[in-house]
Parts: sequence; structure tokens; C-alpha cells
Amino acid sequence: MAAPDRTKEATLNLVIDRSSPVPLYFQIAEQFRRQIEEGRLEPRTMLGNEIQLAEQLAVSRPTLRKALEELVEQGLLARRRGVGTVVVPQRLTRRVAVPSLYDDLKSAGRSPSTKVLRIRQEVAPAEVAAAFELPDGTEVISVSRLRLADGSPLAVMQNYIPTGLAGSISERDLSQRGLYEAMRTVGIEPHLVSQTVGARTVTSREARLLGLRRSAPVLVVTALAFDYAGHPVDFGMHSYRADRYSFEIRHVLQ
Amino acid sequence: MAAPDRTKEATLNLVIDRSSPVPLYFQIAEQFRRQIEEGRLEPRTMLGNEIQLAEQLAVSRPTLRKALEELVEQGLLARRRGVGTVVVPQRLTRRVAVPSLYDDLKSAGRSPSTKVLRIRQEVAPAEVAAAFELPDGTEVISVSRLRLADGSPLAVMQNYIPTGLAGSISERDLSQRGLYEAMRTVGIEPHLVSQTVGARTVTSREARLLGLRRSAPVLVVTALAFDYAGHPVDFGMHSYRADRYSFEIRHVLQ
DNA sequence: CAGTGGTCTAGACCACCAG
DNA sequence: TGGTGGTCTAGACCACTGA
Repeated sequence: MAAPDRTKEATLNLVIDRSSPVPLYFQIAEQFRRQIEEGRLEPRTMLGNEIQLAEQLAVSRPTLRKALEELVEQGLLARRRGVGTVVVPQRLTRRVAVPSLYDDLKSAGRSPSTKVLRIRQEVAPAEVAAAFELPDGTEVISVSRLRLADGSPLAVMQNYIPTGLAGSISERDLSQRGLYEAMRTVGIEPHLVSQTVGARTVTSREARLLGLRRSAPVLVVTALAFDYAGHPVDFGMHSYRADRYSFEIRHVLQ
Repeated sequence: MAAPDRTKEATLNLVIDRSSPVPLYFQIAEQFRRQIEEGRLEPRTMLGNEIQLAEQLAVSRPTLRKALEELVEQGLLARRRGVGTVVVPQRLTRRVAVPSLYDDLKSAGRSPSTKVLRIRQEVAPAEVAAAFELPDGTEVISVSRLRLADGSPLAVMQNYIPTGLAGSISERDLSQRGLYEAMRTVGIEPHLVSQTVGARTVTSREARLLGLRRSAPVLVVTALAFDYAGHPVDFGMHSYRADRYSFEIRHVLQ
């Protein structure tokens, strides 16, 4: 429970634009974030108290609090009652080079190097029909892709989408924009994704596509996505080369 | 972008206790969560608008909003401007039986069946010294454990803790309480955890401890934890049997 | 258009922590 | 004991959605 370094004090350097459509709390949070990530706000720096900060920025205390709360949730700041708000060191995010799960989801397949292997309508595998709560034998859209990084294969991606939802998704869309983005352009909005991360030995098809030997391990991600109304819109099974890929996850306790 | 089912309307059944030290917004959020998880609030049910809900519960709108925001963040509710608030289906959480990453972190090793293999002071491996920003050759506490589930081995866990922090952590503590909980009892408070999840083939030591064949895959989690002040307090490397363990991660987009 | 959530304000009181 | 964040209130105006 070591104490923060009280010798460092923050000097604010923020500008907020009240004529902008961007919410004030978001403007404030983003500028703090940038200053922390760029190192201009050093780790262990104490921020002034909320009331002073709000006064300096000429916003109300709840607005300022909302900005800080966002950064606390993301682990950039830590607050404790009776003590104050302190900047948390960012070493890890800088050091780890692999794509984070977060970025991976946000940019969901937005990678510029994706090769579409196949798009076709087929009978849903039992697991998929169950996830979609469709009767056995129902047809779905099946999408197979190969994801490349630096020109060499990184992952095999197999996705299923309920028929009717994805009628007009084209191969060109998928190779350029990623599945979720392509789905948005046809009016499907993934909102919640539930993923399972595991590992297993490659199948022979994966070994061939990924250029791996027979007993190599792959990282397996199964994802089920729902839209705002709670209807399933995608079932995905992705296998990543374990030697070239790992997830980074940051987690704030309590 | 399918529309929520407007035929279902919620009838509130909440009680709030203003004399309780538990914050109102938390009382409200917890009761909604329980009703959703127990299925008493069915998926696709529309909640009334915020102002009505606040009136019915006799709290202010910001307080009610804070309760709902928590549930939205956790993916139990979805809100859209001009539309309303709707209950999101919980199928996946019910179906998947594996411990979630979240629970795993919260209860960090609180598993009742943990076997402590070794606790000793030793020179920090280079990777660990770098993470702790200590000079090469510095000694740290090294903890080796075997985690069992239903009596059979699930994971090998190797942790390093800076010397001085963990002087009085005992073997009995660890086998009963889990590392992070044990650390809390001696005044160390992990606050932020950054994890990397990957996969590889087992080492021979792991194969022996976990009862796996030589080429079996393991799920590898590397975790670096910091306290409130940003000082590193733990470096962990855990290898899980891939055939018996996977993580579940829920993710709200945007 | 009417209804919804999204944002913002200016106060107030309380619980907790450090010295 | 003084200062901090944590909670709560009662308003207000706006942006977006759907009919």
C-alpha cells in the first residue's frame, strides 16, 4: 500500500471548447489520457483535488468527475478517498508489442491483409444452430478467411451469420473492411461480444493454411456477438498461431 | 439493428433502504442484476424511462442513471437514445461453465485446492528484474504452486514478489487463500493487473506436474500487478492445461 | 411530433485518510 | 482536524429516434 509521491504536482494544460459537439467530460478525459500516454503527466503525479480542477477548467464537479472516472476505469488514474488522484505508470502498455484484445475487437478484422477463402450458404453446424437458437438443419452464411500479418499467415477465421441478415456482404467488403464493419454497412450492429479463449493442437487444415507442423499449438478464440436487441448476429471461431500472437488484457481490481 | 420487443414491459419489484450504508445506486444495480440473472427480468424487456423509474424508486435521476450505467457496462442492459433501455439476453454466461477471467482475477487463486510446491528467496530472472525495474542479480521471493480442480492438476503457477514486501507470507496462507488475498493481509494491495494470454507446447516440468504428454498445448498467462501507487507487486507466469481450461471474456462494443 | 437517453449545473452532506 | 473523494439532489437543455 505504498504512498504516492507527493513531491510531484500537476500543472494543467488543457483547453476545452464549449462550442464543440464533443461532450466536455470526453474532451477532458481525452486530453488527460494523451498527456499521460505521452509522458507529459508523469507516473505518480498527484492531480489537484476535484473542486480545484473543476474550477480551473470552468466545469462543474460532476462533469470533471465523469472525465476522471473514465480514466480510472481504464487504469490510467487511481483515486483514493482522503488521499487524492494519482497517475498510474504505463510501462506495460508501452512494452508489450502484441495487439491488445481491445484493439483487436474494436478494429475487428480491420486488418488490411485479410484473404477471403470462401463465402457460401450452408447448413449450420449443431453448435452454431444452438447458439443462434435455430432448428437443426437451418442454413446460415459461412465465411472463411485467412488473416495475414506482414504477409505471412497469422490466423484462420471461420464465421457464421444468420441468413437474411447478411445477404449483401461481398467478398470485397470483407477483404478490405473486416467482418463487423461490413456488417454495420448492411445495418447489423454488433453490440456485445462474448469470447472464450483457449488452446489446442492444430487441425490438419489449419496446419496447412498457417504453415505449422502437425503438433503445433494454436490459440483458439470463440466469439458470439449480439446486437442491441439481444439477437445473435455472429458466431466466430478463430485459430491464431501461438508463436506469433497473444492477447493483452488490463484489469482494474475492485 | 433489430428492434427490441416492445410488447414486454417491466414491473418493478425493488426495495431500497436509505438507512443502509450501501450506496443507493449500488442497491438498485444489484437488485436489477439479480432479477436479470435469475430470469425474472426477461431478455428484451423494456425498462420504463429514467424519469419514471427514478420517481418510482424515489431517487434522483442521476442516481438511477448511475445504477443503470453500471449494468450497461457489464452488458446486462443496452440503452439507446430515443428508444429506451432493454434487457440483454444472458444465454452465454449461463451456458459456459469455465471460470471467467473476471472471476479468476477477483478470486485470484482463492481456489480451495492449491498445492504449494516451493517458497524461497532467489535471484530474479532477467525478465522479472526488468519488470520490477530492479538491477540484475537482485533477490526476490519465488512462489511455485500447483492448482487442482476436482483433485486433478489444472495449472502450474510461478510467481515472483519483491523482497521486503512479502516477508511474512506463509505456505499455509497460500494454500488456503490465494496469492493476492494473502498479499492483502500483509498490506500489499494489487490494484491493476496487466495480463498476456498465449499458448505454447508444454515444458517437460509442466508435462510431469500436469500429467500431459510431451507435445500437449498449454494456455499461458503472464501477469504483472501494480499497487495503487504504481509500484509492481507481482510477476506471475501460469500454465493451464488447454484441455481443461479456457477464459470467458465479455466485451461491450463502443 | 412526442418521448427517450445524453449532458451539464450548483449546490449539499458524508466517509475516509493523513498528520 | 482539515482535506479528499463518494454520494445525492432537483432542476435544465439538447440530440436522437420513431411514428
